Amino acid sequence: MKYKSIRGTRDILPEEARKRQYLEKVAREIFQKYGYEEIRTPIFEVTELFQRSIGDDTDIVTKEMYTFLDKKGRSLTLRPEGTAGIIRTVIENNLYRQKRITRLYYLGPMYRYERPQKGRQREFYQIGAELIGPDNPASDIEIITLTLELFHVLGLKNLTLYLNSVGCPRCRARYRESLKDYFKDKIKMMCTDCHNRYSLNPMRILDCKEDGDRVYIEKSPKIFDYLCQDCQEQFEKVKEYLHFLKIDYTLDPYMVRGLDYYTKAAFEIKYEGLGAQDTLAAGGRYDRLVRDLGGPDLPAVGFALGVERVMEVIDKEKISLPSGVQTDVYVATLGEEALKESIKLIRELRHENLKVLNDFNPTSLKAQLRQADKWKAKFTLIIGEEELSGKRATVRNMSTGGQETVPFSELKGYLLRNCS
RNA sequence: GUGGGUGUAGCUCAAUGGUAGAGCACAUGGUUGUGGUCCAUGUGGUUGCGGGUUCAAUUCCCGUCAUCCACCCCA
Repeated sequence: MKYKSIRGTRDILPEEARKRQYLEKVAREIFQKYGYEEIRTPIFEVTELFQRSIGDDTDIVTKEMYTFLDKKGRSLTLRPEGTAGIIRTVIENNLYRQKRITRLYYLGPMYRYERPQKGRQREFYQIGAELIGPDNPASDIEIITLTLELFHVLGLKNLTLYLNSVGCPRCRARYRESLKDYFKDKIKMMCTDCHNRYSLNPMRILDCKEDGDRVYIEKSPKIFDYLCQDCQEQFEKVKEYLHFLKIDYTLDPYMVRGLDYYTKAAFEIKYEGLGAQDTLAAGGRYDRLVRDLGGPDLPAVGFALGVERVMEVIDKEKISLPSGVQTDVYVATLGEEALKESIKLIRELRHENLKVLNDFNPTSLKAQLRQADKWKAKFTLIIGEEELSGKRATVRNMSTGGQETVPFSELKGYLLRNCS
Protein backbone atom coordinates (compact mmCIF):
# COMPACT_ATOMS: atom_id res chain seq x y z
CA MET A 1 0.00 0.00 0.00
CA LYS A 2 1.45 3.28 -1.05
CA TYR A 3 -0.18 5.71 1.33
CA LYS A 4 -0.90 5.11 4.97
CA SER A 5 -2.03 7.33 7.81
CA ILE A 6 1.08 8.64 9.47
CA ARG A 7 2.45 7.41 12.73
CA GLY A 8 0.37 8.18 15.75
CA THR A 9 -2.64 9.28 13.73
CA ARG A 10 -5.78 7.28 13.17
CA ASP A 11 -8.75 7.40 10.90
CA ILE A 12 -12.02 7.64 12.71
CA LEU A 13 -14.17 5.24 10.73
CA PRO A 14 -17.96 5.63 10.60
CA GLU A 15 -18.66 3.21 13.42
CA GLU A 16 -16.33 5.02 15.79
CA ALA A 17 -17.40 8.42 14.54
CA ARG A 18 -20.94 7.53 15.56
CA LYS A 19 -19.79 6.71 19.08
CA ARG A 20 -17.81 9.90 19.30
CA GLN A 21 -20.78 11.92 18.20
CA TYR A 22 -22.63 10.48 21.14
CA LEU A 23 -19.87 11.40 23.58
CA GLU A 24 -19.81 14.90 22.14
CA LYS A 25 -23.56 15.18 22.43
CA VAL A 26 -23.52 14.19 26.08
CA ALA A 27 -20.70 16.62 26.77
CA ARG A 28 -22.41 19.50 25.01
CA GLU A 29 -25.62 18.92 26.93
CA ILE A 30 -23.80 19.04 30.23
CA PHE A 31 -21.78 22.10 29.31
CA GLN A 32 -24.95 23.81 28.24
CA LYS A 33 -26.54 23.03 31.58
CA TYR A 34 -23.59 24.55 33.43
CA GLY A 35 -23.59 27.64 31.25
CA TYR A 36 -20.41 26.90 29.29
CA GLU A 37 -20.28 28.11 25.71
CA GLU A 38 -18.26 26.57 22.95
CA ILE A 39 -15.16 28.31 21.69
CA ARG A 40 -13.05 27.24 18.73
CA THR A 41 -9.50 28.38 18.39
CA PRO A 42 -6.93 27.65 15.68
CA ILE A 43 -5.05 24.39 15.61
CA PHE A 44 -1.75 26.28 15.49
CA GLU A 45 -0.39 29.26 17.36
CA VAL A 46 2.93 31.02 17.66
CA THR A 47 5.37 28.72 19.42
CA GLU A 48 6.09 31.25 22.13
CA LEU A 49 2.52 31.04 23.43
CA PHE A 50 3.06 27.43 24.42
CA GLN A 51 6.55 28.00 25.74
CA ARG A 52 5.26 30.75 28.02
CA SER A 53 2.19 28.92 29.26
CA ILE A 54 3.22 25.30 29.50
CA GLY A 55 6.76 26.08 30.58
CA ASP A 56 10.11 26.07 28.81
CA ASP A 57 11.47 23.13 30.77
CA THR A 58 8.52 20.81 30.49
CA ASP A 59 8.68 17.66 28.39
CA ILE A 60 5.86 18.90 26.25
CA VAL A 61 7.77 21.99 25.20
CA THR A 62 11.25 20.53 25.03
CA LYS A 63 10.51 17.42 23.03
CA GLU A 64 6.88 16.89 22.16
CA MET A 65 5.76 19.83 20.08
CA TYR A 66 5.12 19.87 16.36
CA THR A 67 6.92 23.09 15.59
CA PHE A 68 7.62 24.46 12.12
CA LEU A 69 8.53 27.66 10.37
CA ASP A 70 6.00 29.20 8.04
CA LYS A 71 6.92 30.91 4.78
CA LYS A 72 7.78 34.13 6.56
CA GLY A 73 10.04 32.32 8.98
CA ARG A 74 7.73 32.56 11.99
CA SER A 75 7.87 29.68 14.44
CA LEU A 76 4.44 28.07 14.75
CA THR A 77 3.32 25.05 16.71
CA LEU A 78 0.39 22.66 16.50
CA ARG A 79 -1.41 23.00 19.80
CA PRO A 80 -0.37 20.34 22.32
CA GLU A 81 -3.26 21.29 24.63
CA GLY A 82 -6.25 23.59 24.62
CA THR A 83 -5.89 26.04 27.47
CA ALA A 84 -3.16 28.29 26.08
CA GLY A 85 -5.06 29.16 22.92
CA ILE A 86 -8.23 29.84 24.84
CA ILE A 87 -6.58 32.16 27.31
CA ARG A 88 -4.92 33.90 24.38
CA THR A 89 -8.24 34.56 22.70
CA VAL A 90 -9.92 35.55 25.97
CA ILE A 91 -7.28 38.24 26.39
CA GLU A 92 -7.17 39.21 22.73
CA ASN A 93 -10.93 39.64 22.48
CA ASN A 94 -11.47 40.97 25.98
CA LEU A 95 -13.99 38.24 26.64
CA TYR A 96 -13.50 38.63 30.38
CA ARG A 97 -14.99 42.12 30.23
CA GLN A 98 -18.35 40.97 28.98
CA LYS A 99 -19.29 39.00 32.05
CA ARG A 100 -17.93 38.66 35.55
CA ILE A 101 -17.29 35.00 34.91
CA THR A 102 -16.23 33.44 31.63
CA ARG A 103 -17.25 29.85 31.08
CA LEU A 104 -15.95 28.21 27.90
CA TYR A 105 -15.66 24.72 26.53
CA TYR A 106 -13.85 23.26 23.57
CA LEU A 107 -13.27 20.03 21.76
CA GLY A 108 -10.85 19.13 19.07
CA PRO A 109 -7.55 17.56 18.13
CA MET A 110 -4.28 18.16 19.96
CA TYR A 111 -0.80 17.22 18.81
CA ARG A 112 2.15 15.82 20.71
CA TYR A 113 5.17 14.09 19.26
CA GLU A 114 5.35 11.09 21.57
CA ARG A 115 5.90 7.40 21.11
CA PRO A 116 2.42 6.00 20.44
CA GLN A 117 0.99 3.39 22.76
CA LYS A 118 -2.33 2.44 24.24
CA GLY A 119 -4.26 5.58 25.05
CA ARG A 120 -1.64 7.80 23.52
CA GLN A 121 -1.62 9.01 19.93
CA ARG A 122 0.21 11.87 18.32
CA GLU A 123 -3.05 13.35 17.19
CA PHE A 124 -5.63 12.97 19.91
CA TYR A 125 -8.86 14.64 20.84
CA GLN A 126 -9.62 16.48 24.01
CA ILE A 127 -12.81 17.86 25.42
CA GLY A 128 -12.26 20.51 28.05
CA ALA A 129 -13.62 23.53 29.85
CA GLU A 130 -12.23 26.69 31.40
CA LEU A 131 -13.80 28.73 34.17
CA ILE A 132 -12.16 32.13 34.24
CA GLY A 133 -12.63 34.78 36.89
CA PRO A 134 -13.46 33.28 40.26
CA ASP A 135 -10.87 32.13 42.76
CA ASN A 136 -13.32 30.70 45.23
CA PRO A 137 -12.75 26.98 45.85
CA ALA A 138 -16.40 26.49 44.94
CA SER A 139 -15.34 27.09 41.35
CA ASP A 140 -12.84 24.24 41.59
CA ILE A 141 -15.74 22.15 42.75
CA GLU A 142 -17.84 23.17 39.76
CA ILE A 143 -15.18 21.91 37.39
CA ILE A 144 -14.73 18.68 39.31
CA THR A 145 -18.44 17.95 39.57
CA LEU A 146 -18.96 18.78 35.91
CA THR A 147 -16.29 16.28 34.96
CA LEU A 148 -17.72 13.63 37.24
CA GLU A 149 -21.23 14.21 35.94
CA LEU A 150 -20.04 13.73 32.39
CA PHE A 151 -18.61 10.33 33.23
CA HIS A 152 -21.65 9.46 35.27
CA VAL A 153 -24.04 10.21 32.42
CA LEU A 154 -21.89 8.10 30.11
CA GLY A 155 -22.26 5.28 32.58
CA LEU A 156 -18.59 4.91 33.45
CA LYS A 157 -17.82 3.20 36.70
CA ASN A 158 -14.70 2.25 38.63
CA LEU A 159 -13.31 5.74 38.44
CA THR A 160 -11.14 7.30 41.11
CA LEU A 161 -10.74 10.97 41.76
CA TYR A 162 -7.23 11.91 42.86
CA LEU A 163 -6.53 15.21 44.48
CA ASN A 164 -3.43 17.16 45.27
CA SER A 165 -2.27 20.71 45.63
CA VAL A 166 0.70 21.81 43.62
CA GLY A 167 0.84 25.10 45.52
CA CYS A 168 1.92 28.36 44.04
CA PRO A 169 5.41 29.24 42.79
CA ARG A 170 6.31 30.47 46.26
CA CYS A 171 5.43 27.32 48.20
CA ARG A 172 6.70 25.18 45.36
CA ALA A 173 10.14 26.76 45.65
CA ARG A 174 10.26 26.08 49.38
CA TYR A 175 9.09 22.51 48.84
CA ARG A 176 11.64 21.94 46.13
CA GLU A 177 14.44 22.97 48.43
CA SER A 178 13.28 20.63 51.14
CA LEU A 179 13.10 17.78 48.64
CA LYS A 180 16.63 18.49 47.45
CA ASP A 181 17.71 18.50 51.01
CA TYR A 182 15.97 15.22 51.75
CA PHE A 183 17.24 13.38 48.68
CA LYS A 184 20.77 14.79 48.83
CA ASP A 185 22.32 11.72 50.45
CA LYS A 186 19.80 9.20 49.04
CA ILE A 187 19.94 10.08 45.37
CA LYS A 188 23.04 8.01 44.70
CA MET A 189 21.11 4.87 45.66
CA MET A 190 18.32 5.72 43.22
CA CYS A 191 17.78 5.17 39.49
CA THR A 192 19.50 7.19 36.80
CA ASP A 193 16.27 8.89 35.77
CA CYS A 194 15.98 10.21 39.29
CA HIS A 195 19.50 11.58 39.12
CA ASN A 196 18.40 13.75 36.26
CA ARG A 197 15.18 14.68 37.97
CA TYR A 198 17.11 15.70 41.04
CA SER A 199 18.90 18.45 39.22
CA LEU A 200 16.16 19.39 36.73
CA ASN A 201 12.90 19.07 38.63
CA PRO A 202 13.07 17.30 41.99
CA MET A 203 9.29 17.06 42.23
CA ARG A 204 9.36 14.62 39.35
CA ILE A 205 11.18 12.13 41.58
CA LEU A 206 7.88 11.63 43.38
CA ASP A 207 6.45 10.18 40.21
CA CYS A 208 9.16 7.50 39.92
CA LYS A 209 7.86 3.95 39.77
CA GLU A 210 11.05 2.08 40.69
CA ASP A 211 10.31 -0.06 43.75
CA GLY A 212 13.72 0.64 45.20
CA ASP A 213 13.14 4.35 44.94
CA ARG A 214 9.62 4.24 46.36
CA VAL A 215 11.08 3.36 49.75
CA TYR A 216 12.78 6.73 49.93
CA ILE A 217 9.94 8.60 48.28
CA GLU A 218 7.39 7.43 50.79
CA LYS A 219 9.30 9.01 53.61
CA SER A 220 10.02 12.21 51.74
CA PRO A 221 8.52 15.56 52.73
CA LYS A 222 4.95 16.09 51.57
CA ILE A 223 3.88 19.19 49.76
CA PHE A 224 0.96 19.61 52.14
CA ASP A 225 3.42 20.68 54.81
CA TYR A 226 4.93 23.38 52.64
CA LEU A 227 1.89 25.16 51.30
CA CYS A 228 1.66 28.84 52.07
CA GLN A 229 -1.32 29.99 54.06
CA ASP A 230 -3.29 31.03 51.02
CA CYS A 231 -2.75 27.74 49.21
CA GLN A 232 -3.37 25.83 52.41
CA GLU A 233 -6.73 27.48 52.98
CA GLN A 234 -7.80 27.02 49.40
CA PHE A 235 -6.93 23.33 49.51
CA GLU A 236 -8.75 22.80 52.79
CA LYS A 237 -11.86 24.40 51.34
CA VAL A 238 -11.79 22.21 48.27
CA LYS A 239 -11.54 19.13 50.45
CA GLU A 240 -14.24 20.43 52.76
CA TYR A 241 -16.62 21.04 49.87
CA LEU A 242 -15.96 17.62 48.38
CA HIS A 243 -16.72 16.14 51.75
CA PHE A 244 -19.86 18.24 51.99
CA LEU A 245 -21.02 16.90 48.62
CA LYS A 246 -20.08 13.36 49.64
CA ILE A 247 -17.71 13.02 46.71
CA ASP A 248 -15.03 10.41 47.36
CA TYR A 249 -11.47 11.29 46.55
CA THR A 250 -7.98 10.02 47.22
CA LEU A 251 -5.24 12.37 48.26
CA ASP A 252 -2.20 11.85 46.12
CA PRO A 253 0.76 13.87 47.29
CA TYR A 254 2.83 12.41 44.46
CA MET A 255 0.65 13.72 41.69
CA VAL A 256 2.73 16.08 39.61
CA ARG A 257 1.48 18.23 36.79
CA GLY A 258 3.33 18.23 33.51
CA LEU A 259 2.28 21.77 32.73
CA ASP A 260 3.89 24.54 34.70
CA TYR A 261 0.88 26.83 34.79
CA TYR A 262 -1.04 24.81 37.35
CA THR A 263 -1.37 26.19 40.86
CA LYS A 264 -3.12 25.06 44.01
CA ALA A 265 -5.68 22.27 43.69
CA ALA A 266 -5.11 19.77 40.92
CA PHE A 267 -7.07 16.64 40.17
CA GLU A 268 -7.05 13.56 37.99
CA ILE A 269 -9.70 11.00 37.23
CA LYS A 270 -8.35 7.55 36.56
CA TYR A 271 -9.78 4.28 35.40
CA GLU A 272 -7.91 1.26 36.69
CA GLY A 273 -7.09 -1.34 34.10
CA LEU A 274 -6.52 0.81 31.08
CA GLY A 275 -2.80 0.21 31.09
CA ALA A 276 -0.18 2.81 31.75
CA GLN A 277 -2.18 5.69 30.33
CA ASP A 278 -5.13 5.49 32.64
CA THR A 279 -5.89 9.13 33.31
CA LEU A 280 -9.17 9.90 31.61
CA ALA A 281 -9.35 13.51 32.66
CA ALA A 282 -7.26 15.97 34.57
CA GLY A 283 -7.42 19.56 35.55
CA GLY A 284 -6.85 22.14 38.15
CA ARG A 285 -6.42 25.77 38.96
CA TYR A 286 -4.08 28.10 37.09
CA ASP A 287 -4.30 31.46 38.74
CA ARG A 288 -1.28 33.09 37.13
CA LEU A 289 -1.62 32.07 33.52
CA VAL A 290 -3.89 34.89 32.33
CA ARG A 291 -1.52 37.47 33.73
CA ASP A 292 1.57 35.64 32.49
CA LEU A 293 0.18 35.78 28.97
CA GLY A 294 -0.29 39.51 29.18
CA GLY A 295 -3.86 39.72 30.43
CA PRO A 296 -5.38 40.98 33.65
CA ASP A 297 -4.77 39.26 36.95
CA LEU A 298 -7.54 36.69 36.61
CA PRO A 299 -7.66 33.33 38.35
CA ALA A 300 -9.04 30.31 36.51
CA VAL A 301 -9.76 26.58 36.73
CA GLY A 302 -10.16 24.06 33.99
CA PHE A 303 -10.04 20.44 32.94
CA ALA A 304 -9.59 18.32 29.85
CA LEU A 305 -10.44 14.74 29.07
CA GLY A 306 -8.86 12.43 26.54
CA VAL A 307 -11.50 11.33 24.07
CA GLU A 308 -9.68 8.20 22.89
CA ARG A 309 -9.17 7.03 26.45
CA VAL A 310 -12.80 7.54 27.32
CA MET A 311 -13.83 5.64 24.20
CA GLU A 312 -11.50 2.86 25.29
CA VAL A 313 -13.30 2.57 28.61
CA ILE A 314 -16.71 2.71 26.97
CA ASP A 315 -15.67 -0.30 24.89
CA LYS A 316 -14.07 -2.08 27.80
CA GLU A 317 -17.07 -1.65 30.06
CA LYS A 318 -19.30 -2.69 27.16
CA ILE A 319 -21.42 0.37 27.58
CA SER A 320 -24.12 0.26 24.96
CA LEU A 321 -24.46 3.44 23.02
CA PRO A 322 -27.48 4.29 20.91
CA SER A 323 -27.49 1.62 18.23
CA GLY A 324 -26.83 2.10 14.57
CA VAL A 325 -29.47 3.92 12.65
CA GLN A 326 -32.23 2.23 10.75
CA THR A 327 -33.23 2.98 7.21
CA ASP A 328 -36.85 3.82 6.54
CA VAL A 329 -37.12 2.64 2.97
CA TYR A 330 -34.96 0.65 0.58
CA VAL A 331 -35.99 0.80 -3.05
CA ALA A 332 -35.37 -2.30 -5.14
CA THR A 333 -35.87 -2.05 -8.86
CA LEU A 334 -35.94 -4.47 -11.75
CA GLY A 335 -35.13 -3.06 -15.13
CA GLU A 336 -34.06 0.26 -16.56
CA GLU A 337 -37.53 1.82 -16.56
CA ALA A 338 -38.13 0.93 -12.94
CA LEU A 339 -34.81 2.46 -11.95
CA LYS A 340 -35.78 5.65 -13.72
CA GLU A 341 -39.14 5.80 -11.96
CA SER A 342 -37.41 5.11 -8.65
CA ILE A 343 -35.20 8.17 -8.74
CA LYS A 344 -38.33 10.30 -8.80
CA LEU A 345 -39.99 8.35 -5.99
CA ILE A 346 -36.84 8.43 -3.89
CA ARG A 347 -36.59 12.17 -4.30
CA GLU A 348 -40.17 12.66 -3.18
CA LEU A 349 -39.76 10.41 -0.15
CA ARG A 350 -36.57 12.16 0.91
CA HIS A 351 -38.43 15.45 0.76
CA GLU A 352 -40.58 13.99 3.52
CA ASN A 353 -37.40 13.44 5.58
CA LEU A 354 -37.49 9.70 5.20
CA LYS A 355 -34.17 7.92 5.03
CA VAL A 356 -34.22 6.22 1.66
CA LEU A 357 -31.54 4.09 0.02
CA ASN A 358 -31.15 2.16 -3.18
CA ASP A 359 -28.68 0.44 -5.44
CA PHE A 360 -27.46 2.19 -8.57
CA ASN A 361 -26.59 -0.96 -10.44
CA PRO A 362 -29.35 -3.24 -9.27
CA THR A 363 -28.89 -6.90 -10.10
CA SER A 364 -31.15 -9.59 -8.73
CA LEU A 365 -34.00 -8.85 -6.37
CA LYS A 366 -32.42 -11.26 -3.95
CA ALA A 367 -29.24 -9.22 -3.82
CA GLN A 368 -31.21 -6.02 -3.33
CA LEU A 369 -33.24 -7.44 -0.47
CA ARG A 370 -30.01 -8.57 1.11
CA GLN A 371 -28.79 -4.99 0.94
CA ALA A 372 -32.05 -3.77 2.40
CA ASP A 373 -31.48 -6.09 5.30
CA LYS A 374 -27.92 -4.85 5.78
CA TRP A 375 -29.16 -1.30 6.00
CA LYS A 376 -31.82 -2.33 8.50
CA ALA A 377 -34.61 -1.09 6.28
CA LYS A 378 -38.09 -0.96 7.75
CA PHE A 379 -39.68 -1.27 4.31
CA THR A 380 -38.52 -2.28 0.88
CA LEU A 381 -40.26 -0.98 -2.20
CA ILE A 382 -40.19 -3.44 -5.05
CA ILE A 383 -40.68 -1.93 -8.48
CA GLY A 384 -40.66 -4.17 -11.54
CA GLU A 385 -42.60 -4.36 -14.77
CA GLU A 386 -45.86 -5.36 -13.13
CA GLU A 387 -45.77 -2.48 -10.68
CA LEU A 388 -44.66 -0.04 -13.31
CA SER A 389 -47.58 -0.75 -15.58
CA GLY A 390 -50.02 -0.40 -12.70
CA LYS A 391 -48.29 2.68 -11.28
CA ARG A 392 -47.94 1.08 -7.89
CA ALA A 393 -45.25 -0.48 -5.77
CA THR A 394 -45.00 -3.64 -3.77
CA VAL A 395 -44.23 -2.57 -0.22
CA ARG A 396 -42.54 -5.22 1.86
CA ASN A 397 -42.49 -4.89 5.62
CA MET A 398 -39.03 -6.17 6.46
CA SER A 399 -39.75 -7.26 10.01
CA THR A 400 -43.00 -9.14 9.34
CA GLY A 401 -42.39 -10.14 5.76
CA GLY A 402 -45.90 -9.01 4.82
CA GLN A 403 -46.45 -7.25 1.51
CA GLU A 404 -48.98 -4.77 0.21
CA THR A 405 -49.52 -3.08 -3.11
CA VAL A 406 -49.65 0.68 -2.85
CA PRO A 407 -50.25 3.14 -5.69
CA PHE A 408 -47.33 5.52 -6.29
CA SER A 409 -49.56 8.44 -5.39
CA GLU A 410 -50.28 7.03 -1.93
CA LEU A 411 -46.75 5.85 -1.10
CA LYS A 412 -45.76 9.00 0.73
CA GLY A 413 -48.68 8.85 3.09
CA TYR A 414 -48.42 5.11 3.60
CA LEU A 415 -44.74 5.19 4.46
CA LEU A 416 -44.95 8.27 6.64
CA ARG A 417 -47.70 6.61 8.66
CA ASN A 418 -45.74 3.42 9.14
CA CYS A 419 -42.18 4.65 9.57
CA SER A 420 -42.57 6.89 12.58
C1' G B 1 14.24 8.99 23.00
C1' U B 2 15.04 3.45 25.29
C1' G B 3 13.68 -1.87 25.64
C1' G B 4 10.59 -6.02 24.08
C1' G B 5 6.45 -8.44 21.03
C1' U B 6 3.90 -8.46 16.31
C1' G B 7 3.17 -7.56 10.79
C1' U B 8 -0.04 -13.54 5.97
C1' A B 9 -7.18 -12.39 2.03
C1' G B 10 -11.74 -6.66 3.48
C1' C B 11 -11.78 -8.57 9.07
C1' U B 12 -10.04 -12.37 12.86
C1' C B 13 -6.24 -15.78 12.52
C1' A B 14 -3.60 -20.77 10.75
C1' A B 15 0.67 -23.06 8.05
C1' U B 16 5.44 -24.39 5.79
C1' G B 17 13.14 -23.52 3.91
C1' G B 18 10.12 -26.01 -2.04
C1' U B 19 5.87 -19.34 -4.38
C1' A B 20 -0.20 -20.20 1.09
C1' G B 21 -5.22 -22.04 4.01
C1' A B 22 -9.76 -21.62 7.52
C1' G B 23 -13.84 -18.85 9.65
C1' C B 24 -16.47 -14.41 8.89
C1' A B 25 -17.46 -10.90 4.93
C1' C B 26 -18.41 -10.38 -0.38
C1' A B 27 -20.46 -12.47 -5.23
C1' U B 28 -23.42 -16.15 -7.88
C1' G B 29 -26.78 -20.24 -7.77
C1' G B 30 -30.41 -23.48 -5.16
C1' U B 31 -36.23 -19.77 -5.82
C1' U B 32 -38.52 -16.62 -14.24
C1' G B 33 -39.14 -11.12 -9.09
C1' U B 34 -38.37 -11.91 -2.56
C1' G B 35 -33.79 -10.57 2.83
C1' G B 36 -32.40 -12.17 7.79
C1' U B 37 -31.48 -19.40 8.45
C1' C B 38 -29.40 -23.33 5.42
C1' C B 39 -26.56 -25.73 1.31
C1' A B 40 -23.30 -25.40 -2.97
C1' U B 41 -19.91 -22.76 -5.91
C1' G B 42 -16.83 -18.65 -6.70
C1' U B 43 -13.88 -13.80 -6.41
C1' G B 44 -10.02 -12.30 -3.48
C1' G B 45 -2.98 -12.44 -1.31
C1' U B 46 3.25 -9.46 -5.33
C1' U B 47 2.76 -13.32 2.92
C1' G B 48 4.30 -4.56 5.35
C1' C B 49 8.63 -2.64 2.39
C1' G B 50 14.00 -3.18 1.00
C1' G B 51 18.31 -6.05 1.17
C1' G B 52 21.19 -10.56 2.55
C1' U B 53 22.07 -16.10 3.22
C1' U B 54 20.33 -20.28 0.06
C1' C B 55 19.55 -24.29 -5.71
C1' A B 56 15.00 -22.34 -3.33
C1' A B 57 12.72 -17.45 1.70
C1' U B 58 6.30 -16.12 3.38
C1' U B 59 9.51 -19.06 6.87
C1' C B 60 16.37 -17.76 8.69
C1' C B 61 19.41 -12.93 9.16
C1' C B 62 19.84 -7.45 8.73
C1' G B 63 17.63 -2.82 7.85
C1' U B 64 13.26 0.05 7.48
C1' C B 65 8.18 1.38 8.23
C1' A B 66 3.85 0.53 11.03
C1' U B 67 1.51 -1.36 15.26
C1' C B 68 1.16 -3.25 20.32
C1' C B 69 3.26 -3.42 25.47
C1' A B 70 6.38 -1.11 29.02
C1' C B 71 9.78 2.96 30.41
C1' C B 72 9.61 8.24 29.88
C1' C B 73 5.63 11.59 29.89
C1' C B 74 0.60 12.83 29.81
C1' A B 75 -5.45 13.65 28.48
